[in-house]
Amino acid sequence: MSTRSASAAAPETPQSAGELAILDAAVHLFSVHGYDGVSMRRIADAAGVSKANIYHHFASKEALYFAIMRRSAEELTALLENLAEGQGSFEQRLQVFACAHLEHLFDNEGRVRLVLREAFSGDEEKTRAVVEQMVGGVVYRMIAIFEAGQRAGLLRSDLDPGLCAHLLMGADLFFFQAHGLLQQIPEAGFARQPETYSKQMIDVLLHGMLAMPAKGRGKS
Amino acid sequence: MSTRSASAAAPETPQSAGELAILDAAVHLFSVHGYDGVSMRRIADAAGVSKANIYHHFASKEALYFAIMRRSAEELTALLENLAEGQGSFEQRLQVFACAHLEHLFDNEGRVRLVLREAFSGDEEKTRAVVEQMVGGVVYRMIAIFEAGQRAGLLRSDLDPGLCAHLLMGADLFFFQAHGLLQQIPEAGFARQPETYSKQMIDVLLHGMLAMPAKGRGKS
DNA sequence: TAACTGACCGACCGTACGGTCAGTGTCAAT
DNA sequence: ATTGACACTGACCGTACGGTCGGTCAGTTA
Repeated sequence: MSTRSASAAAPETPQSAGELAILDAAVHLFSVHGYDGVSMRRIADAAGVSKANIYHHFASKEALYFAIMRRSAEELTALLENLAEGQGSFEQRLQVFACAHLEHLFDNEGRVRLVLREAFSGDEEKTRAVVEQMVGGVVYRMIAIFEAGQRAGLLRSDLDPGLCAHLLMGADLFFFQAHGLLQQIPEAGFARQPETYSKQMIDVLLHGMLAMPAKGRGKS
Repeated sequence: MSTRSASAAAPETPQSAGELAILDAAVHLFSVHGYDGVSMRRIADAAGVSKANIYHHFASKEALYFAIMRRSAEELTALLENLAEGQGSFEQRLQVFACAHLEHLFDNEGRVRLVLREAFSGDEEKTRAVVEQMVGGVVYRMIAIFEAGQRAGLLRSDLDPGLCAHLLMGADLFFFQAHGLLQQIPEAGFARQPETYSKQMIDVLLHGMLAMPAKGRGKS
């Protein structure tokens, strides 16, 4: 009989030699071409193993995809949790989060693309899974930060804290998504320097959101 | 022999009975499942015609996809051109654009999803095509508006006009993309009222961007 | 040495894919 | 009545798909 090391719910993550190659190749290919755009043969070739070998490690194409999503969810949430735990003042925390979040997106391009594809697929079930297992915790934490800021009189009282959180995270995520497109627009020089973008973006948002914005502009 | 009414570069748009059904079904299916996730049989069934009939009107699956993209590009650019032609003050034009743009996105959900998929695919060639044939004109116009606003002293002098245009359009586009996800988050009540979102969003951005923002808040 | 295990492979299976083709029915022009 | 153009179809083709199967081989353990 055959042995499945990742059948239903893989207990830990005990990868063997070629299994890692399979996962890496699959993450890259799925993130670029989507689930239906990648064949098992292509993954096998990219990973340098036989197609049958993939079925030795994973029960099916779907199981392989789920395993990748699970791993991506674990890695990304771990990083996001750290990001939301910032210290310092309300304003500083948001500045640091925005910048680190953007860097974190580009450092994990493949997995992020994979998750975004799932999150924005329009399929309600997939979307709910992404919220529950991934972005939910961070989103709630961000909203809580803005709510606390509002109670402390730092955030404008006429703004929805959730909307503010959405604007901040969306500004990073949309920049990440549109990065390739912006490269095609010569006038979008800011796309070449993510730090510049992050600085000006958070400056605009804070000026628009804060009850008493510091006048600190161009301090770098 | 067979007759191809849309072989290489269809001259005009003279659709016959079932051809429209094919295009409609294909737009919907492609926008939801992507190019590889939709088979010609499925399109034929959804359109209520035979698979061979599709090949009577379109040379191949790719040709059908390109025809859809071309049509979508034409319709969306026409609408976008009108949006960018707004009148009134700098501030008013931006407010009106943001709100109308968002409405326009939801009114053309299928085509917009189709174009966004192509634009953010990561494929340089596809991205360039989207920029040249679709978003390019509007983006350049938006940048020009912000540049003019900056020369007139209305926009903060330390901000990149292109970055401001990106923030404004991105706020709409990301809200459109994340709409389904936001529905899963009870705290995101603003997602249920696009007008509310648009008002607060543009208010935040203008307060952050403008050199001398009007204090007008909550003028509902 | 024998027994066993798990990583790995070549060859194969049934199916669904994109695409083709010979033809049918309709309708306006001759 | 015949023709030709055209929208349209059922049956078919070669291929690539996801998945299976029997088996090889290196590395433990006893």
